Amino acid sequence: MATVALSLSPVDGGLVLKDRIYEELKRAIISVNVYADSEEYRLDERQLSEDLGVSRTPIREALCRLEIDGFVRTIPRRGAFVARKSKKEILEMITVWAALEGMAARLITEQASDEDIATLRKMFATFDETKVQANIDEYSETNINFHQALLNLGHCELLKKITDNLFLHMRSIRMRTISEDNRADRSIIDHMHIIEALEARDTELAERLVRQHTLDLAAHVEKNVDWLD
Amino acid sequence: MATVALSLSPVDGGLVLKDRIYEELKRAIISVNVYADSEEYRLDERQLSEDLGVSRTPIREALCRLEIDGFVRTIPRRGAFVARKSKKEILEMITVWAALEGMAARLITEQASDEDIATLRKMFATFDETKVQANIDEYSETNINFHQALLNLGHCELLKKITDNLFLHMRSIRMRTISEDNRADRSIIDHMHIIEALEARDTELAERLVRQHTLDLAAHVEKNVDWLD
DNA sequence: GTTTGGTATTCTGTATACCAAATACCGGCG
DNA sequence: CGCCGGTATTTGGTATACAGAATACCAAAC
Repeated sequence: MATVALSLSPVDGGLVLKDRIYEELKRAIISVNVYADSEEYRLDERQLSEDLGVSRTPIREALCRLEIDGFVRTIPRRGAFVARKSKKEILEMITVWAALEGMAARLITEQASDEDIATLRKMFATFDETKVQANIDEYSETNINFHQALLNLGHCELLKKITDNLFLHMRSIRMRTISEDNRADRSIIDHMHIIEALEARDTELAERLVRQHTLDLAAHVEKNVDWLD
Repeated sequence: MATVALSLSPVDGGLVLKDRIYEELKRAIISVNVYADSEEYRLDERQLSEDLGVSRTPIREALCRLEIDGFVRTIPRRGAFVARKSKKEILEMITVWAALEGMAARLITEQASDEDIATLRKMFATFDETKVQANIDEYSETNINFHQALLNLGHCELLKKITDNLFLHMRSIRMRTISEDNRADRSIIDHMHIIEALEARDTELAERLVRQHTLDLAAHVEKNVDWLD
């Protein structure tokens, strides 16, 4: 009798309780916008276990992971709190981001297909420089997508993994700074220059432009952001 | 009565049980040299809790952290195993390392003191190019120290944190490749050029040299290492 | 002899119980 | 009235107990 191939995929999904709790807590933490107000957000283990209807054990494992990711800061015998990054830590995150995204640009010029690079230009098809100011929040979303697209096209899992985490932190901070930074005009010009360098497969130029673009953000934060600490 | 300042350090050391277990397990994992043989190293929770004389809970938290660090790979309902990096993963680690160390070099040219930079040259004072081959293992240690020193002088905690972890992985792999790579001559010349660029505060050159030096290692691994997978 | 189905064992995942440390509150004493 | 000390409560850290899932082993049938 011939064996029929059904091409089934595993039914598990790989997500166990602690993973779902981790995702849920991370989502909740990111959405609280800790930088807006100054009160401490305490994460009570017993409270969480009651709210989520599970025991403390998976909660603790999720909190452990969130602490490593930098979203939670636990003080022994005191409790877990939603972490607030200092200005120095934010600048360091942007610095690392600049290095990694620069490397991604380098990889793109060496490895990505023309079609992949073409998708970058398409992202900005609906914008031209005169309309950027009009719908700035929509552009802001595209802006983040552009940076994430660069990391994705680098085809380096580790680069993506590290920067994904950094982006989540940056997104929280961005919720606070979204209105006050007016650099969209400059930003879109930079992006176009980056795309051109990638299309030209100019490795050194692409890397330098990407790195400098992000380091400019660091300088901007250094100079203009004083609502931290 | 005047209060005498005794400058006592906490007797605890801030290290709770799970942290000590984490450190101990990490040390043990790093020292097993997983790349030498092909058997699976399984980490039995019960066995570990028995050997270390603690319960399973802190063991699990330590394993959770080790998994995030990439030293352990856990399969749901199966258990935890010492992770063996694939060639692709190793190349990605070196790529990230190149990006971050390049950024560190950039930071050094902008921020470090002349004295700090001078310490780098002193590290190689006992070596000259003719003697490198003679005591290659001693040089290898100095080599790693040089790279770690670069990261330290960048004065960026996040850079150091990420690369420290990468270095631990690289060190495990290096135990396997220590004898077969004969690039010490080339390496020491590169290092001297890097030091010169740093001393000259040539930001772009220093970054490029550092990045390229590490990317050369990636190319070397890509070409010569085939004992993985 | 090989394969398949069932059972037993083992180990992870989750829950709960216990303990120790830290804080907060209250009462006494200066 | 204020400060110090003690006690109680809260809460995180640790240990243990239980349940479900996966594998391994054995037996039976083809």
